[in-house]
Amino acid sequence: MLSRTPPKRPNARRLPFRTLTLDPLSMSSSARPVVTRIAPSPTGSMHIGTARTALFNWLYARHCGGKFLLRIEDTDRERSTEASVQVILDGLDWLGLHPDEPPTYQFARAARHREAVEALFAAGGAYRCYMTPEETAAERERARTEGRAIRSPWRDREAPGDDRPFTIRFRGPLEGETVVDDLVKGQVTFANRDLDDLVLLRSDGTPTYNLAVVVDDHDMGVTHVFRGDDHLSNAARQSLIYTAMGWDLPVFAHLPMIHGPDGAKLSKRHGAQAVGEFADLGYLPEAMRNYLARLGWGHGDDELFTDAQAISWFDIRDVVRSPARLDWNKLNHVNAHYIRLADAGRLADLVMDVLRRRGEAPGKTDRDRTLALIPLVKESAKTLIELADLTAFARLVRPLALDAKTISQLDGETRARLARLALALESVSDWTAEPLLAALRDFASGEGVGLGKFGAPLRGVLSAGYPAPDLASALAGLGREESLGRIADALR
RNA sequence: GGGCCCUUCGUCUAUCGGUUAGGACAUCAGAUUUUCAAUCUGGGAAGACGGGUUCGACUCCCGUAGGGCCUACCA
Repeated sequence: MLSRTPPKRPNARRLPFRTLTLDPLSMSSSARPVVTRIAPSPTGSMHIGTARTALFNWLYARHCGGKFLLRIEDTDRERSTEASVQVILDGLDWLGLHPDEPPTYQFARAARHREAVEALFAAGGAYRCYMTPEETAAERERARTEGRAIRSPWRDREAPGDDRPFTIRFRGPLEGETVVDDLVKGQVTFANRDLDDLVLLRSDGTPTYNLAVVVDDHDMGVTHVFRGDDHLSNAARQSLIYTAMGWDLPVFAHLPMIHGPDGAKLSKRHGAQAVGEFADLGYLPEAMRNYLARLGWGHGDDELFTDAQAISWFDIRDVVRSPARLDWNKLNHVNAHYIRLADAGRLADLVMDVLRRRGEAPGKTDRDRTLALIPLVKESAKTLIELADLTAFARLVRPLALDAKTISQLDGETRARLARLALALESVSDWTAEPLLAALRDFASGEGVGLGKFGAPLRGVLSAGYPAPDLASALAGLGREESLGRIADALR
């Protein structure tokens, strides 16, 4: 079927099997509407890697006009908590990756999982295994030293007849091989003898992960399974289950993981790991989307792009195969870009959130002053934290407690000059940065000195040692009354 | 131990056998300058290693080394 021309895309990676199989993209557009999903387990925070997996699933679904679903994998009753579920919901919401349907909760579907296993058991595709935990451990040990997969003696043995507890194991093929056709990794071949007969139902009757995933993905109509490449070998086991159930395989793509700047698995010690932490550090969701999209995926030389562009450009086959490291510098750069683009009112609200997180209780005046400053300083802020710090001087309450350095600069001559400056400034009718800068320059030349002569003390008087933008902007942002008031306070 | 995956500047990436190996972040130098930034200009910086195949290899094959994942009645 080489007559069917594959879509022309400049960045498509060349993998031989693609010329021999139907193109998943073109296939999906007609026969199967694309359904992707993100399936996190609620056992703590939402890892940034999970966020990126969600992003890729979302991008792909949007690109194809399909659906993006969420499934909460809460079958581990020990570790799953309601609070963690909320963390995931909040994380996706913050990132703007909204699922197209209410979430599916895996634990609630246990009866269905059991039913599927029973059907498989009835058809001979599974068997009861009566190995005790001790026997299993011993067999695992033997298998490991012999370099083979674990095997149960009960695969071909009659049931013992008593009421000993048992698990239900999958009866996998002993020979042949299983090929995972992966859109990122290519064709990955596993020898069936290396795949063990995994437990489908635990002795307490609850389903295991590999079984639940297959049944749920099938029932939810998931056509494309994109997840971390830590699941690549699970894909082989799961493929076997799909086949045994008589179900169509989804299209697989296993994404490389995100590591810390040092190449080790990303963890708390790298500064942040959970999406909530990135939010707290002052990153914008749209910046996270752009940055995360570029981690493991690229579109030529494009670095900064809109969601619409990402959606139209995204192709899972352009995802790279190797793991990526989180780079704070680049994240900062991307974030700075989106801060510049952001609406001042929204930024003011977000800065207020930063202050509240610090335990402060900002009022209307604080927001007003912050808002006035934001257009003047947002060009130089990389994060919302920096934006909060760059505007902090404006929120100070008169009279300011001046810093030692400023106080030492306020000698008689300087005070006299600042007094004359205040007079000069009073006559500025348009209190905005440009006229103010002109006034400052005029004053300097009139005094016969450089701006440097009184710039530093003026800065200190206005900002009390806090970071502040250039003097004209600082004055403009502060407003006439507050500016002149602060100068007057210092000269008193 | 076994199976599988990965390997281009410090980092993220481009490159579909023929390129001065491109871009971005970071870095360095210079410019600007009233602090800190931001901004502008310019520079340096890469195919892990070893064998093949080929007229020609970062690109294909094999091996080595180094990372990683799975090998659970966790997900």
